[in-house]
Amino acid sequence: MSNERPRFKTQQEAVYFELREAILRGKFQPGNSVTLRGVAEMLDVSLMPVRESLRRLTAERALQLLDNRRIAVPTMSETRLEEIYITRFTLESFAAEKAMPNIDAQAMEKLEAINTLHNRAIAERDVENYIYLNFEFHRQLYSYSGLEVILPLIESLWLQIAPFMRMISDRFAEEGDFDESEDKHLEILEAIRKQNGTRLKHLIQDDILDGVRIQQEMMGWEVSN
Amino acid sequence: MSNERPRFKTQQEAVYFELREAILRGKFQPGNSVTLRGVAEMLDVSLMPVRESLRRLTAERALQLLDNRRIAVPTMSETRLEEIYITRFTLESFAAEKAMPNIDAQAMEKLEAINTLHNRAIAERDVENYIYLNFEFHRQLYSYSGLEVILPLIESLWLQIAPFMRMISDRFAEEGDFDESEDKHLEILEAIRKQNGTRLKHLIQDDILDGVRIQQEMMGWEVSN
DNA sequence: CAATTGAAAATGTGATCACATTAATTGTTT
DNA sequence: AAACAATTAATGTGATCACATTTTCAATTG
Repeated sequence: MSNERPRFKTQQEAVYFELREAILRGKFQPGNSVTLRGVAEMLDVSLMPVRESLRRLTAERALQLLDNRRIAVPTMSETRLEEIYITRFTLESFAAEKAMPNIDAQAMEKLEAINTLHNRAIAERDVENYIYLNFEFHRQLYSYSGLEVILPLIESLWLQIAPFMRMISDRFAEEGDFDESEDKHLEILEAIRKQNGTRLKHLIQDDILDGVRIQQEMMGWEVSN
Repeated sequence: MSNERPRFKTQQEAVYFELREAILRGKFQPGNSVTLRGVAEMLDVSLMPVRESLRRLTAERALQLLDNRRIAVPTMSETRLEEIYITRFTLESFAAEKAMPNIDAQAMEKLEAINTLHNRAIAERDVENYIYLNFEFHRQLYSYSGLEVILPLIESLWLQIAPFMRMISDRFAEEGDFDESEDKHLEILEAIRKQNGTRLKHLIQDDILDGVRIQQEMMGWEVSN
């Protein structure tokens, strides 16, 4: 007999988190459209849970309702990218600052563990995990902030950027210099150890800026200062 | 014969905007629960459009799914209020700055018109319109910013704060000194006329801070600096 | 009279069908 | 062979029913 409780209370919830993770892994391509029956068949559920999940993701701007009623993965524009990153810049550095005092040894270990997996993904040129584990690192870090309003806003921004991020990273990985995109995670961990809030804030900002600059360069767009 | 096109393409959309405005008017009380059939009966539609609308509003944090599966208007806490306002403070002053250069004479007239109605609502102690028209003033102002990512985030914050705002304002109106809560709207309009971005930014920040301070005082909570 | 129990009502979730609108495909014409 | 028209397929929306869970409220018990 199986005593394990289901991970989610409703099918809608299960579908939602499944799709959510898929989006954060960059499995959805910008501009592609998503159909109710397509997802329902893929996840082997009826239309109802899918409808509600997609409505939810649309409200979070992870998906977009076209005027012909179709649901699509939004495409990226120069101004939208800029806007997403200035907001990430602001909200995430704030969240990191708030989180820092609450990070104990155990929390530190978790962060280091995620970072190890992240580095492995980079070494293996595993773009999907590289993107996802980067988000996981930031999410885990910010989770100690206790911020209940800002974190959902941040995650909405991630959902919006992930498909584009994947597109860029794929190109980046092909061109070979993928592992040279050194992130600031090690320095971030060091700043936390020293409980240096100002430095942590700046490192988070740099980490985020590094990301957007690569994307802007790749697209031939104006690069943020 | 009636040639007018329906205002909304789907019933779901109509229900959504109806509920949204009701929330922004403070018609929903914090802690109260909302039922599918209740809303469906009130708006004379079937369950389906209501289900999707509530799912959408829940994703925007305007409503909250309790673990007993009930849907409720979230209650306010001291930390959540603080968090909402620091974010409003940041995002809205940014939006205002971006909007200012795009505000021409016609836009100015629109803002003045809204402000006139807003002032009338204050004079008449019409709390519902007072709250709603305040949001409308800010929305109209920020709409000229062209920001497509940040604006939805701001509106999500409004949806979260409105029920609490209404509760406080009702008390405030009873105590008589309602119209002494002078907002900064006239000064804001003046700063726009002079195209003084720095001053506009600070005025928006003050306007938002004034609001939260009143709420914090009313609740006996620590007042923001 | 307060606490407990029981039945009955209400609620969110999921499944299925119908339908109007849009997209894709086929057939026809020039 | 290309452009257009007609037909067929696919899609999102809405309605209705079933059902498990939760809530409400009255009856019962101590």
